[in-house]
Amino acid sequence: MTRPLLRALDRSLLEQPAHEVAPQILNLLIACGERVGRIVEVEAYGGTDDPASHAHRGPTPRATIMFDRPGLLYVYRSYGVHWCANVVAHRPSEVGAVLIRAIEPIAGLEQMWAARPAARRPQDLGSGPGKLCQALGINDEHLGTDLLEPGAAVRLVRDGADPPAHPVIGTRIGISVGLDHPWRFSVPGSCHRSRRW
DNA sequence: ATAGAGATTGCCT
DNA sequence: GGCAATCTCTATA
Repeated sequence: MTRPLLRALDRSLLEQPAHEVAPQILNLLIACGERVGRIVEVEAYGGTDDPASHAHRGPTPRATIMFDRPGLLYVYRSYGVHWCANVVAHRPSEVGAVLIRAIEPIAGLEQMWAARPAARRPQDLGSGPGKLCQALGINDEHLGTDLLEPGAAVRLVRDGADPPAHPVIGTRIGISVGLDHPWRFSVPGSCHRSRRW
């Protein structure tokens, strides 16, 4: 097995509506220190016109970063317990982000196991938005990190893998409004996705 | 001020 | 399958 060749991302990839960006970041790598995971499931969230989005009511203290530059990391607290990670993504002057819902562990597995004592199988490490933040060690200290900046604490990079030509598409889960949008995407066949499709 | 819902997870029965 | 944990924001007063 050869070392994967890592390439920087072009920011223009993220300067499109979140629901167009979302399937494009499948199979990218997210890295925090030595810990690396492959993104296998995402959901897109829009701006004030998306009732399920944190940005629906405008730039609240929590959601302000969704109005900021594409490529920044949006971390929020879920149910007062877990951290969840998003990539800010939208057209200029618009609003949106892509929630990372599941990763396949790639490197730093020992640290991931240590960070997730409840995990029993490898797919328990990152098969959910809260789980993958725990596994990677992402928390509110990383809020606003530029994921495309070399040397940043949390990075988004590409290796040899392209996004799937035909991602699995579904409606977003865990929400009660905005169910009409088919904005959940995952890598076909991955056993590291969150809930059953 | 206070109450209730929420982009979740893990432990209990 | 039920439910607690406990932060952020909204609605109501």
